[in-house]
Amino acid sequence: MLTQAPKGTRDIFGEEVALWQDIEQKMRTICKNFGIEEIRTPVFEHTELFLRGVGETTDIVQKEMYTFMDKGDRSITLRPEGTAGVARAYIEHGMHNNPKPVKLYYINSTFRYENTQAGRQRQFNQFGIEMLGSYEASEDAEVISVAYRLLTELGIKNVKLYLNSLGCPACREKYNEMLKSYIRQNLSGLCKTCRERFEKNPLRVLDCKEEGCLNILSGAPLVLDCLCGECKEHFGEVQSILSEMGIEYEINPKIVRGLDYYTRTVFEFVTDSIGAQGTVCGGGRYDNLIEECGGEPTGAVGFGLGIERLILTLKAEAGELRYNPKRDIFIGSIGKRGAIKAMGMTYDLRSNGIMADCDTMGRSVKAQMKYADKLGSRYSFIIGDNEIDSNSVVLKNMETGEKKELNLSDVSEKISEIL
RNA sequence: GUGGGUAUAGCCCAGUUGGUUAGAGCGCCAGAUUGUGGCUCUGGAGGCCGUGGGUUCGAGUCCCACUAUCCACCCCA
Repeated sequence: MLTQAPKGTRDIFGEEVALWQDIEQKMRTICKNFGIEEIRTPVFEHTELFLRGVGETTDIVQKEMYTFMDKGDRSITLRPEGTAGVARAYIEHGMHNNPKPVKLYYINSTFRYENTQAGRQRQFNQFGIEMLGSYEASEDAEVISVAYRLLTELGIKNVKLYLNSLGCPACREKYNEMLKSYIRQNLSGLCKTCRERFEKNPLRVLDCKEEGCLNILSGAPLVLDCLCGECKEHFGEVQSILSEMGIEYEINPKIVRGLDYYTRTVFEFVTDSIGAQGTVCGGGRYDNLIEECGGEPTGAVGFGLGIERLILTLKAEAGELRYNPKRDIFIGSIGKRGAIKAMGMTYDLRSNGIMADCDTMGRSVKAQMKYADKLGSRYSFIIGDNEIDSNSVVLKNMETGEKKELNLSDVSEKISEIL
């Protein structure tokens, strides 16, 4: 117990950290490029925010939240998704007064009490963006293009973009009625879970993979066929812009999403190379959320992208990624005088931005060289009484074995030149 | 919450129908004539065999429970 991380959590260390840093850097660079600013919201919020924002009937709220009472008798919940917190911050800080759209991104941890499996943990990391203030289709397309850019930049190929529209509340209600009456005729033929879904969230029935259900539902009405004129136009425009951008997509009327706040455009980036949980990125428009949380009516679109799933996809496509630690130079030493001098010179080189290292284990020269090799040092030299007395060292190129004599006093300068 | 697989060294794994002191490879540490890495050779450290119970003269091995992990369902990223 003591020496085991809690279920569904994971340490990220060693060579994997380099990969994470690299990916996060790409996300930040892309966001800067798109004019999206970072926002850091609290890890926990008042439970009420998620009940309102995410929706009380959703699985996330009903069974997956880390909720507890704090010492001041407040009900607190670890964020199970990123959008609600951003929405809250937007309202709290009067961001509607900022030039719109307000474009925000975040890279942070998300918590859901679920059973773990491939691509699913209890604490996972998300890169998310939220564009607030616009009702235009161009904003939907801009959001999608951010995710697309990232995947492209990472060289990920085996991911497909699926698009759907859930319509505005008016079309949604109309559609729900149609779907319900259609299902009701065949209710007895559906599987048990689908009969439950029918009560809870009829849209989800479309998602079933049972053969019997598939047969019954093959003739079911589609949301897309029930869109009002405006929603239809909006959705068409999103597609036109994506095409203009050269972003490939596929309409998938079965994309439903499990968070209540979505309206109109919804989308997923899905891969089949990482197991059953292949949705790497999911998002959509949520035009009612800000108002629902107490703000002015505000159009908004965003997505959440699972960084763990992104990395799984990356590894599935590129194979295991090796990362070797690198040092510019290793300073070996002999004897007390040498060791002290080596520490001083290493510190000096580091101050000049050079990745230098030296022995702090009291190793033999031979062992120090082995260590230098394991660190991936490009150069090395040894310093001992002889070098100090003669005021010179022999710099060795660790790849070629080539040697070069340097004056001890201008080692730092010369090494900077060589590197 | 439900179902199935797995759990032996830091890592990947052997371990016979239950039978002495639990094994290999990789990695780590040290050495192979004076102060120079990679290859090779030699040696060393490192295990409550996931945890707790049970069966047995005897359990890493069989049984039960718990925990973790892997995979899947529900659902999501």
